[in-house]
Amino acid sequence: MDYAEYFTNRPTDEITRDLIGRPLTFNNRTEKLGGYIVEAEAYMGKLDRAAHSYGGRRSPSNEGLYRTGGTIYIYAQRQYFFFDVACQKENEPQGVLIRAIDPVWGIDTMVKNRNGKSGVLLTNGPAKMMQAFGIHNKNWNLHFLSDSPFIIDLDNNHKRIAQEIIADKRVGINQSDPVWANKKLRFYVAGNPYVSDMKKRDCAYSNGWA
DNA sequence: GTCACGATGCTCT
DNA sequence: GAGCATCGTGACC
Repeated sequence: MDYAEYFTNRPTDEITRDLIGRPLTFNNRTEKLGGYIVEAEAYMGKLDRAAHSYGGRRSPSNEGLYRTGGTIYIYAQRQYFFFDVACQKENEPQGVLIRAIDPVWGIDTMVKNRNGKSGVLLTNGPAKMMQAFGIHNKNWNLHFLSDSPFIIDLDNNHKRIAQEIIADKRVGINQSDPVWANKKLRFYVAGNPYVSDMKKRDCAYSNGWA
């Protein structure tokens, strides 16, 4: 299956859930960095109060959401960057925010990129993950996944299976519209320590993998 | 280990 | 000029 097909043929929340456990890597020209996706959020487009494309809002900065499924949408907020992938067909501005990975490849380099922070602090949040990859700009915004150094491995044989995937409300959403703010559009591996805000006491021995 | 708060810059009004 | 799809630090368990 190619990216265009994977990111268009189902509802965005279903795609988001399916991404949990798949490898996400970034090739920095020297080596491969990355790990297994453990947390992601769905943004459901024009109707979603929390989405950047709510009400059809469109500008150069959120253009990526309007592109065809599989296009990278990198968003800057404060000094931090977020990695999203557009979902659905062109002009249907939905997307997935990758929030956290369980690091596997190039850990030493990622620790350096994070100024020596290691352990769960390495990648337990969307901006931390981008720092770990060494990304400090929007260079890859609007590129299609297959024309970028990012790889989301869609081979089912490479997907790690979570014991349990939790659906919960999204993080940091404005509560002015409680209906959308409380929709369960964030998916994560139960008990995995790299999930943002995961409490130590809630971590499972196996990190939540089957 | 958990909580609260202030830093900080890009985007749109 | 306000508002954020956040993070790190420092105070107290």
